[in-house]
Amino acid sequence: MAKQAISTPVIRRLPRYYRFLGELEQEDMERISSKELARRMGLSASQIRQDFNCFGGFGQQGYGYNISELREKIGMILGVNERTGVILIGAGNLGKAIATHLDFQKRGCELIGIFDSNPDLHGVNTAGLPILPMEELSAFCRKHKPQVAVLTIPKGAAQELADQLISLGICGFWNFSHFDLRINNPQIIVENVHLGDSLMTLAYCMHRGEGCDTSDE
Amino acid sequence: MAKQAISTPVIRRLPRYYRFLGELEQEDMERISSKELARRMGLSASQIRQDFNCFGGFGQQGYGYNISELREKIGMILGVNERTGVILIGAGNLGKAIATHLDFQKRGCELIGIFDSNPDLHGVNTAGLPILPMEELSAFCRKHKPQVAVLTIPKGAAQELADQLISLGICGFWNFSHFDLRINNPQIIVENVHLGDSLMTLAYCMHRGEGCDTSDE
DNA sequence: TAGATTGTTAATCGATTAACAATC
DNA sequence: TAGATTGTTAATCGATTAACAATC
Repeated sequence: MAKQAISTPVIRRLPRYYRFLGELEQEDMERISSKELARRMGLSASQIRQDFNCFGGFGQQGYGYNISELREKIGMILGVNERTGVILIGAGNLGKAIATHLDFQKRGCELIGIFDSNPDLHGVNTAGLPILPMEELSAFCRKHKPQVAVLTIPKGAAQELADQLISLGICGFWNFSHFDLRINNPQIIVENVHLGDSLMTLAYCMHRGEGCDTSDE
Repeated sequence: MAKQAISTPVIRRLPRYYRFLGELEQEDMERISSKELARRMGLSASQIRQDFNCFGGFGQQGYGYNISELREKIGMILGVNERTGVILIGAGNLGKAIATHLDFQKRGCELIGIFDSNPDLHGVNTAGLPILPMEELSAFCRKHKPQVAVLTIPKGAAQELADQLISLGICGFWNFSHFDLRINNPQIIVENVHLGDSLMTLAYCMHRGEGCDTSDE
C-alpha cells in the first residue's frame, strides 16, 4: 500500500491523527481542511498534507478531507482491525491499570492472558481474565500463540524473561520495566516506555523555566 | 550554565544517559569512552559527544568520561536535587501505580498530595499519603503550593480541571488522561503521555512487519 | 613520546516548511 | 467560473554523522 518506507516521525503521528479525527467525528463534523486540522493539533498544514500523502491522496482539492473516510483509512494503516494476541506479565498496579483501562480491541490487539508470579493473585479476575501463574506461561503460548507481551515487571527480571518469551514465539514487546530491552533480532519489535524518563523531562523543563517546550505536538 | 537553548532531542536523551550511567556505576566501572557508551546505548559516538558538549566539556581527551562525574553533572542539569512539589489527581490503578512505583525523589520531585473524587478512597494510605477529597484541593494548593500535577483521570474531566489547577498555581502537568491538554500559556509545561498511542505504534509495527523500527534509542 | 579519545568544525542527511500548479 | 484547498516539488532548517586538530 505504502509507496516507500514511512519515516518514524510520521508513524508516531498517526495514532494522534486517528485520535483527533475520532473526536471531530464525535462533534459531527464532516470535512476538515489541513489548515484547520493543523490549528487544532498544533502542527503545520504542510506537514499534515505531507504526512497523509505518504499513503496516497486522501483529500480532495478545494474541499479538504472527509473526516470519517480519513479516519478509517488511517485506522486501516494502523491495523485497528487486526486482532493481535497480547499477553501481560506482571499484574501489579501498573499491569492492572493497563489491562483494565486500555481498550486493546480498539487498537487491533486482544488481551488473552495475564501472568504473575505472586500466588495470591492467581485466579483473580482482571479485565475479564484470571491471573495465571508463570508456570503456565509456556504451555499457554504454545496453545494460544500470542504475538505481543506487555512487560509490567521489575527491571531485574526483564531481559531474561524477554529471551524466554522470544523462544515461545513472542515477536513484540511493550516494555514498562525501567530497563531498555536490547534484542539483536530486527524481527522483534520493542516499544520501551520509560515513565521515569518522561517525569524527568518534565522536571527538567520545570526548573529550567520558560521556553522549554519538549512537546511533540 | 548552558551556552544556548538545548534542543528537544537532546533533552529527551538526557534521562536515558542518566539511567545508563547509573547502571554502569553499579557495575563498578570508572570510565567510559563515547565509543563504548554508544555501543551500549545504540547511539553514535559522535552524537554522544555532541550532546555532552551542549553543556561544556565533560570528558578528557585520551581518557574518555568519568562515569560518576558525568552522571552527577547530567543529574544537576536534570535537576535531580530539586524538590518540586507534585500532586496526583485520580487514585485509580494507574494513579496508584505511579504513586507507589515511581521514585519521585530520585527525579527532583516530591509527591505531597493525592486526590480522588471517590469517597470510598478518602483516607486510604497510598505511597505514605492519605487520599484526599477533591473539595480539599484548593485549600491544599494554597497551603503547600505544589508546582506539578499528575493527571490520572478520565479524558472528560481533564481540560476543566487543568484550568482550575492553573488558577491554583500549578505550572506543570504530567497528563495521562487520553486527552491532549492545550494551554495557551508558554509558562505552563505539559508532558502528555498517551499509552494508547504507544500501543498503536507497536501494533502498527507488528502487522507491517520487518524493518519497522520506531525505537528512539 | 605514542596512542587514545575528546571537543569542535564541516559535510551530510532527513524532516519540516514554503510555494505553487493542479483540480475539485 | 472563481475560490478553495489539495498534492507535490523546491527551499530551508535542524539534527546527525564524519573528520580531524587539540590534548591528555
